[in-house]
Amino acid sequence: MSGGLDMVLHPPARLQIAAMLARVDDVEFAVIKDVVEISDSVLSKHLSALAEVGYAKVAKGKRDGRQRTWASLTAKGRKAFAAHMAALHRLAEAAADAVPA
Amino acid sequence: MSGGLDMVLHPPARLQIAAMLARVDDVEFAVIKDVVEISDSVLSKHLSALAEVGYAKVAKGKRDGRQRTWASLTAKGRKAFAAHMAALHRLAEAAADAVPA
DNA sequence: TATTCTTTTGCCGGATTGGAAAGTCGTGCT
DNA sequence: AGCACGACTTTCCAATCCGGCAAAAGAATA
Repeated sequence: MSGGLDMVLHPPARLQIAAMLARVDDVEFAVIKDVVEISDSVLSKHLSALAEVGYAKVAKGKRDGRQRTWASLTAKGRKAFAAHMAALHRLAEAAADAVPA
Repeated sequence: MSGGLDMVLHPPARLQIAAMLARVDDVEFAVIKDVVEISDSVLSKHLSALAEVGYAKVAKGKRDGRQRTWASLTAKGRKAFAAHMAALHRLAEAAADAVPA
């Protein structure tokens, strides 16, 4: 019923997070939070969700002596994101074909 | 927080419905239902939701003596759908660059 | 008026989402 | 050590949704 869409990536916040991560190697937790404009807790949950299905991975380390967290997409996550976007694209293109003349 | 995405069109079912309507003048209720594979009630609700924000309009008439309902997108709806897809596209572009071959 | 076909409404359960607040953990200061 | 602080994480909770079934409503025909 969801036409090839990946429900894990579908929620707006996830899409945005995935999109951000897709374009670079990794992004800092705080940066994602600011860009997507969601609360700490929500971002944390989404990253966990993405990590749980193997789409993202979270790395901890430090910068400026402070503990920081970087998130990044795994190969699987990149593929899934690409596939999801492709599905959306197909949807727009093919939908009309399903309608009988 | 939704990065230009149109939350009214975002739900999978709505996207599919809108995608179908976007390419033709109008589609019969039953056809949409079959293609999207959702129950009558759900489709009815989604169409109402789309109509409520002025994205779609529902026309009643008859075919073969039976009462039928046709749904179609309004100009506003088409614009909104196009904008939504454009927003998704902007996100997708990132993926293209980052996805490894 | 009964009956059939279509769509709409009510009602409910289940799953999410989001935020606030409290908890955790590692670091740095005293 | 003890404590404060920063950076997440987890808990708890309220608010949506979403979907389906079943009952209701509307139109047309017998």
